[in-house]
Amino acid sequence: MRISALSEQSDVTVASIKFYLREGLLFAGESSSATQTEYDTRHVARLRLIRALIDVGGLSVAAAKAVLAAIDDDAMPIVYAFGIAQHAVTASLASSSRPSDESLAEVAALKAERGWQTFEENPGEPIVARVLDAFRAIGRPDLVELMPAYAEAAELVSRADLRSVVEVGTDDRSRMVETVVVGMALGDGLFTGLRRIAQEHNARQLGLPGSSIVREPGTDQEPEIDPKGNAS
Amino acid sequence: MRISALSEQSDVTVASIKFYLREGLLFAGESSSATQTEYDTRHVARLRLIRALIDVGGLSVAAAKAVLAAIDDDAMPIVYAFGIAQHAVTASLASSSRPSDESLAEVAALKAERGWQTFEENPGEPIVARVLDAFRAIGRPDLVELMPAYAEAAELVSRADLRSVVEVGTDDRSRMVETVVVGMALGDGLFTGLRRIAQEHNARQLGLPGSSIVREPGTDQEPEIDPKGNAS
DNA sequence: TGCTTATCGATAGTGGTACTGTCTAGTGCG
DNA sequence: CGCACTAGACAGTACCACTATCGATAAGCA
Repeated sequence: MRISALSEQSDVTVASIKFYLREGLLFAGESSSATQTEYDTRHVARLRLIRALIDVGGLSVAAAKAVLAAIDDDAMPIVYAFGIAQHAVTASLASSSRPSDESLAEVAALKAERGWQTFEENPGEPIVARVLDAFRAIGRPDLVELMPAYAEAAELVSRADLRSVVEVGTDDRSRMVETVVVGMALGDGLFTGLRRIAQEHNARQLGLPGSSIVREPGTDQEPEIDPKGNAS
Repeated sequence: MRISALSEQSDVTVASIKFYLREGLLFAGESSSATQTEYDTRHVARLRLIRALIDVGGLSVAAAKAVLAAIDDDAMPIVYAFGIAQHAVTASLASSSRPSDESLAEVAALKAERGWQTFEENPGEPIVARVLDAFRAIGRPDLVELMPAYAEAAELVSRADLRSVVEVGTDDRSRMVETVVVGMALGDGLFTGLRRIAQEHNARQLGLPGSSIVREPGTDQEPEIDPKGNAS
């Protein structure tokens, strides 16, 4: 298969394939001559994985690269790969500012309460702490009370994730790693989407003021939310 | 308060304040002369909210603008504001490709099963469907089975969200809207962080192969995940 | 009144990310 | 033989979120 065929099968432009090759996300094909390289189905699968991580999982190219490297490296223990995936998936939320000690202590307290054990470097903790800081900074310290419910939900989800890893069978390392990594990257999107749906449902159940004003299905006068920001 | 004082109190540079003024995220102060504008604590609060949405919530400037406009507009029913926040917070996940009918049908089935009711335009559905598509595209249709557990978690979280809105008291519209919007934007980060922690905990509980190899606390040879992508 | 410092508003420039385009030189195939 | 296709290198683009600079004031102080 030449690059144009690979492009067709993977739905990635030739230019982008070249880009991913350059960036090291996609392994090279077999060069048969100076102007000919053979690609195969592994390249197709890889490109689909790349796109899933980037488009659906929202990873940067650099983060996707790190994650793919973890999948590829047979010598890398699964738990390391796990950490890499966590960092990669989480990178966009890792701002430069340090969370306050107060919030970090609250996270630690929650962990103790739930019996959660992790290493210090778990990227989740500063992220959570910074959210708590933000709640306080905007004058809504009451929102800190959301944390236990979110923690319960997080536990539910993570148990499901781990179950799907174990079901793969512990003999196939690369498949296990892939499951972990993909589950983490795409699971965020899955949860976010479901949360949106559940939120609308529950909001309607509650009959929030204004609910009745919402257009009936069929009236398609939508509140305009232009993602490009030409709002209002 | 002049702009330099505002800058100090909000921890936002003067240049960035000017930028947010230009972009319409921050309302102007009271101009007392051609070179003097008075800002007050409302500007400080607003800047903190802007930063929370952008830094912690990961919104783009344009999305933050739409969300702030929804908070500001007293004539906007809460449920509209809700939809705007959903779109804004979700925009980065809304890729251009359409999800398959198969996946959309699966989402619809889940909704029916759970008794969830929403309007067609809920942005969560295509997001979820696209994740399901991605699972299949990378040859992991088994991961679709994760959805029910995620849905349960989503329901848990959204109920907590709504509870925090109602607790505000239904008389203060702008505060309710703010709660909805902030909860949605920052809640994603909160959940993501907690999920990371829970995942590490559960992975260790399970004793995944490789767990024992992980450095003991104190050994700080970390698996290098350079977010800039110079990995390996 | 003169001088310094701050500010306003406008516009231009920067750095990062993810591609996309162009070019040269070299095949494969009918 | 001719022409579409290809490899590989590198320059260019588009968008985003700032950041820097500038001329024209204007306020505070001596």
